[in-house]
Amino acid sequence: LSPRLTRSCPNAHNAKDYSEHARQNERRQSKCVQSALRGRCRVKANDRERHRMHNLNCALNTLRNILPALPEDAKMTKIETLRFAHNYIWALTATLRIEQQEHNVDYLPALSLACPHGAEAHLAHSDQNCCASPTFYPNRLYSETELRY
DNA sequence: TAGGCCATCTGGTCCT
DNA sequence: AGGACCAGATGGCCTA
Repeated sequence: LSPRLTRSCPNAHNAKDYSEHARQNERRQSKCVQSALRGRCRVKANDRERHRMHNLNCALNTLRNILPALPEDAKMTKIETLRFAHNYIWALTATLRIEQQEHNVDYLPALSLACPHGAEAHLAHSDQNCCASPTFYPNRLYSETELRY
């Protein structure tokens, strides 16, 4: 607390004025404590938000790195990365489906394991094309062979 | 210099 | 209550 706020008032001429002034000081101090507290909370919240956004950017960078390479100096923007990823996944899925039909093989269970919402959510979303696999069972541990074939 | 992209701050809302 | 998430505001940097 600022020492200035705790000093006695030079203008307080009698006890009544002084106690009134003391009350004002208390109110002021309380406000000060509140705003200092709020300030600290805000700084912490800003820090968390910064950290969250850095994590988000890390994830975006990871995504950029696994997408097919563009010319070295052409860094995709965030929105481009997301759109490219969407289109790329769509294209891969389409390719897989064609392959599947031609060879009568089911590759999609392996892909569904990568669903960010987890297997339960995967099932819940599968009818919305989240990562569609009609024959995937969330509580079952799939072997590598099963995932491959 | 205008417009796009980005990082950061901020206040509100929702969740645990 | 505290944290996560979100969207709006703002300012800096870069490029056509």
